[in-house]
Amino acid sequence: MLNQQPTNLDLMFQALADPTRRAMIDRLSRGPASVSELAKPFDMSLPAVVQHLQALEHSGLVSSQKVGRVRTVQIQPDALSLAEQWINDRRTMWVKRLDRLGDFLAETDEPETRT
Amino acid sequence: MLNQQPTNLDLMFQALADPTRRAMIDRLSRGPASVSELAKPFDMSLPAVVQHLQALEHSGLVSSQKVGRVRTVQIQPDALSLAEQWINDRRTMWVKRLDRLGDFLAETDEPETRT
DNA sequence: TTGTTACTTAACTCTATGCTTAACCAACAA
DNA sequence: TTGTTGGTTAAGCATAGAGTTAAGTAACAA
Repeated sequence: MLNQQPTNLDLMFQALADPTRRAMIDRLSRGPASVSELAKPFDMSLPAVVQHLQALEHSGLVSSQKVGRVRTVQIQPDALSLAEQWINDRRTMWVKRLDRLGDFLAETDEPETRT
Repeated sequence: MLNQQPTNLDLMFQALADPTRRAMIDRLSRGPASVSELAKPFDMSLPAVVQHLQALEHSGLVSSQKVGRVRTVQIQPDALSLAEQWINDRRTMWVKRLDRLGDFLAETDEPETRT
């Protein structure tokens, strides 16, 4: 685990860990927006907003391109589903395990014939 | 956004952002384990491992109880689905928007009767 | 060409995170 | 009762993260 560079999943969950950035994703899930549009709801300097956007872009959750002097940002839905997938896989594994445990207990209980 | 305390979702995504902690969730999705069992795969001190476990427990992703001198840790699947839910909601919203956009473009294109 | 808009870059501050070592404590085993 | 196991607590350190202000640049508008 030493000297490990951050993976996509690291960056993605890291990006989602901040409420400001989640609010931005929220906004962007309703459609693309410019940097200053995205900045408007927040009580912080523009550079701070841009740094959040860079975190989001680095993680692959959004992409952006600049035309003229305005940069337009949009969500990158495939990245979102990667994170979703990871969680779902773990939850599924856990549930399967519980099912097997349930089966086992059912079998073990049979001889007892409860009530 | 000033002076805001971290929410469940903050703590959860934060917890999932670390590869060590994701590996622990991975292990725990196969069943409960003691602290030292969980520590074994990692090349780090026990206190470090325990701090990771605290982060996971704080976020609600796992729970633990101590009997005798061994502490047993297990996954808390409901918490996992909260994170999953958040992602899914955003992705869904995005997809719906794309659908509407598609409909709009289809209508707009109709007069053109392409090819 | 002069001003304004929409960022962008740089430098700095402050706090949080991830790790370490050292010392401690309680449970069980001999 | 003495040693060992399985944590726990405390303190410290180094890096990363979230914010700031100040200054710069490129596009468009008058």
